[in-house]
Amino acid sequence: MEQGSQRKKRVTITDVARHAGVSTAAVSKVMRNAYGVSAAMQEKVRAAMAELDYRPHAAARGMRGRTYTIGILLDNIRNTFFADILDGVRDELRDSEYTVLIGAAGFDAEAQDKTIRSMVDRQMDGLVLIAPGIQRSEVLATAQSTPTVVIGHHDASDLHDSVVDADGSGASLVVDHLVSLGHRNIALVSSPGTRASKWARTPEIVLSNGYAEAMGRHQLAEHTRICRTSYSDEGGYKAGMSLLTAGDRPTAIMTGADVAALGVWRAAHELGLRVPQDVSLVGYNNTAIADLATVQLTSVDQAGHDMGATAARLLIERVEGRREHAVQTTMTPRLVVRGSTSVPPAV
Amino acid sequence: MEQGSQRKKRVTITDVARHAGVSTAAVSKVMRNAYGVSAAMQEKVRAAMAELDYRPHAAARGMRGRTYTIGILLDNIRNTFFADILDGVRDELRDSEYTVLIGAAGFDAEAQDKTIRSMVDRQMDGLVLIAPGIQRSEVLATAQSTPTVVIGHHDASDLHDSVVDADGSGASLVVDHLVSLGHRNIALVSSPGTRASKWARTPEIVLSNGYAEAMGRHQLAEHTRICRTSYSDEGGYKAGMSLLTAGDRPTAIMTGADVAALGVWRAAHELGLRVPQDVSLVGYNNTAIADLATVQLTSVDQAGHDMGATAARLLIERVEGRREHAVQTTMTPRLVVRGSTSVPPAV
DNA sequence: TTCGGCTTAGAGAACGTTATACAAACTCTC
DNA sequence: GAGAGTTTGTATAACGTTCTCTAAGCCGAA
Repeated sequence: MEQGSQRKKRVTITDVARHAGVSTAAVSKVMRNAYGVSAAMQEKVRAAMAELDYRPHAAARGMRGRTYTIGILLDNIRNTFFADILDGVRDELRDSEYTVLIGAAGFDAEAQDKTIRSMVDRQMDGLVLIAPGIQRSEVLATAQSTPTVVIGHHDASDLHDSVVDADGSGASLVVDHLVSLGHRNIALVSSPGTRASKWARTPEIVLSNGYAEAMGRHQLAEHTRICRTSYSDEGGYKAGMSLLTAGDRPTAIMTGADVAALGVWRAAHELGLRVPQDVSLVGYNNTAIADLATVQLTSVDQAGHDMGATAARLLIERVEGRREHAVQTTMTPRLVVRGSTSVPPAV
Repeated sequence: MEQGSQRKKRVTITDVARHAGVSTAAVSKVMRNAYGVSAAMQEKVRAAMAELDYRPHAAARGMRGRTYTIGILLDNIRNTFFADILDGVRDELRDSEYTVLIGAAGFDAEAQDKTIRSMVDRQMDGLVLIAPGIQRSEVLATAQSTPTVVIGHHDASDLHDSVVDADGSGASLVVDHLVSLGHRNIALVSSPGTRASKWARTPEIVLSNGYAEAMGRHQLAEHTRICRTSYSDEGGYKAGMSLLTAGDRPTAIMTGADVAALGVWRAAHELGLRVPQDVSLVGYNNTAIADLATVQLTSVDQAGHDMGATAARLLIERVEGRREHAVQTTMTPRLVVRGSTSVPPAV
């Protein structure tokens, strides 16, 4: 039976049809719950499918229509905020027939472009792009041919749906908290906008504006200082080094991502500075690490799980053609105060 | 031009052929660097492809042969050890034409099965399975039809390649270290073997055996205690609670994953126990969190990046038919001592 | 009856590639 | 300059689906 030739043939729709004594068209109809199948036909075909353990070949389906695949693009798998989003997507699609596949492209715009194109070439039914670092025009072009949800960027478009967090209010929450503790010299570590990517309202821009606006509201405009770096441990470390060795050292640093805050913390540690005694530190995203016993990082909760679930729901609506017009959903952030923030050091 | 119909047509091989004034077969040959194309033909076709911005349709390719897609199966995206492995895979495949897609299936065996099947149905060229929790027979069946590399499980097979860490030695390193500090009551937190999955030598089994063997070597067999839980923050927390509230409380706990160690730490913290003064704690994998300023977790480095790169290399060799026989690669672990281990508390 | 309408099943043409088989056009060599 | 070989390009049949047609069968009304 098992001959040397390693591949045993797949069971195809033709096999099912033959086994059930019907046409392939009939089998296809049953699979798709299409109109025009008798109860008897239903049963015959389903029995044959079960008996042969038939699974439709997604690649072949892709030639004609859908592949029942959703692609998720993210830059850095280490940012556990994305894991929260991902859990949301997975939970939403758990009982559907869609498969979720993740492309972790890194921060490089070209690699992200390549990954998105790969997903489109694989005929994925829909894409969730988490704060893509590529040209806006690229995203719009993709969205024109494939249903797309953008998470993070506030720029709305009628070509794709958006799920965002009210990052401006998030920044306000943090600044207000720090000011109430007595801080005045508050710096922000944010992500570098991809140069000339034509996104007018990336999360980092909205966050920065919110920060600047809040600082102004507290008459602290002169202390406004933004350090740009990638949201990673290494990026945070560099930003921390730069800020904490500067002449006019901030007494508090807020960051746009927990993962970057931890990098700042590492830098502070190396410089012999204690958190929060010497410098207060605030993260963003309220990931699981923030709550670790030894970390206890004050952070802003963004409801990543809800964002992911919402994105998935919106995407499927579009994929299945149940909605025509684009939608933007905004989540409200919430400050979670922990041990990494306290009153500024007495000078 | 742009009519209301949203989808603009893809550029296909036929378009390229027409544009270059040749047959589709010729274009296909050029793409695949197949035998029998003149230099002139090469140039003509490449020019046409560039001019039209042609990209082959992966789904269509899948109908005939390869899709140039590698699938990676992992359980939990939050375990950053997997991120190390993934980086290795990515780096190895960076300049190839392969795309890496990740399926994060969770711990549930059925979900993992479903994800693997999805990957096969999508005609992926090869799979990397990171410590799969499913039946061994399922993996073997998959490997029979699709080139597969298994990371983690020590059970070798001539159907798939393997990349493993010498987990037994890793356990030894930890036990030896703890004993040299004066510990005797050392517990292990490991992962539950998937019941009846027929893997004889999962990482957790090899680790457990190494631990038991090392304990025996130090005449500490009576203190051998293994607590099984999933490698996640929550799993670690539960295990920690159970071990640290038990009558005969261990003075040191080693875990099979950093992420679980952090959960144990959280439990210790809640119980008012300090690390390392009251209990020493050792992780596994030496992920980035272990090195955080405020964490400083003693851990075992597994060279995740190398494991990933090796897995990718082995896989491509198989996909491209350059190797017939299966291979097992073993990495050597290395202990990284940090602040979470010290002498046991004086009783 | 005959006809129109409705339901159900199947034939067959895509979809975008790959790869085999072959024809045509060149090189040699004697 | 004839035959034998070698290159080079193309025609075409898959691959496993989906989906539009059309045909067949049945029902009921006129």
